[in-house]
Amino acid sequence: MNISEVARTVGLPVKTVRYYADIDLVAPISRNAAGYRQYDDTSVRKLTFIKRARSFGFSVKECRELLGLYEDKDRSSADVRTIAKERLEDIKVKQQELQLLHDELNILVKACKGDNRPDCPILQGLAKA
Amino acid sequence: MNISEVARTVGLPVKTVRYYADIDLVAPISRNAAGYRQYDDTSVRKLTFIKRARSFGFSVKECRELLGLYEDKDRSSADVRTIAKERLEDIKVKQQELQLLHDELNILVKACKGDNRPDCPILQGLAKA
DNA sequence: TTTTGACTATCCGGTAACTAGAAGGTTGAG
DNA sequence: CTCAACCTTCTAGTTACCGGATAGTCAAAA
Repeated sequence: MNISEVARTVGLPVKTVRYYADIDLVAPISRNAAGYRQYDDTSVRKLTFIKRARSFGFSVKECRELLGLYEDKDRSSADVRTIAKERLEDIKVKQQELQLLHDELNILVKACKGDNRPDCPILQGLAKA
Repeated sequence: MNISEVARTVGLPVKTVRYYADIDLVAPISRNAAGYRQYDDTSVRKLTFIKRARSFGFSVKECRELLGLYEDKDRSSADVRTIAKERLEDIKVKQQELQLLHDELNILVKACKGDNRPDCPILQGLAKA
């Protein structure tokens, strides 16, 4: 797979995939004769995971750690479990926060009747929590 | 309220609150005699909202727009409704993605027995979606 | 077979949103 | 009065990209 195909599959810009290769987060499996980066299905899986994790505020460093879990054969599965569980907790908190954000905006939408009058009950309802 | 109190309340670094003042995202309500930034409860609400929205990938520009909705008295509530609804859609997508990320990590945690052997079924189970 | 258009490469510089550190003024408790 | 814990502005650094220039590659069309 060339870079644009993998990028399209994953839903990341080509530039970003190239950047992840540069910083050695997801290296291509090889280069072809012309020097083109070659990727496979595993690359796609890794990049998909990273895309998702990144979009929820996990840093590249954290993504690297999580990916590292899979590749470091010397690391015990107990370690993997521990680190992954920590991240699961992070995610639960994020889910709650996201729900709050949703509720806040929803209050706004509900409160505004869309009748072309600027009478939305602003910050009173917003960010109550 | 001085800057550190508002920062503590909201859960943002002082530096960030100051930065938001600099870029006029959330300006302090005033300065005291010594030049200290003064904040009130509305500031806290705005900053809380921003913190949440930022942590889910909404840009500062988008945050500014959303906050602007409340402050621009010339803007019709129909506009507010439209923009807020768009963001609600974004959030729904994010909620689904977050659930997927959660499921992926959960598979990993479940699969790893924590028995100190490096046999976690890694990328196979990961990022299936 | 050449050419054209869509790929690919590297390199360099820019941007967004902070973040750290330095140098110095302010405040309130002891 | 002093000292710690605030606060100020300023500059510079960081992270995670993104855009553009310049140039090589490749496959289908003319």
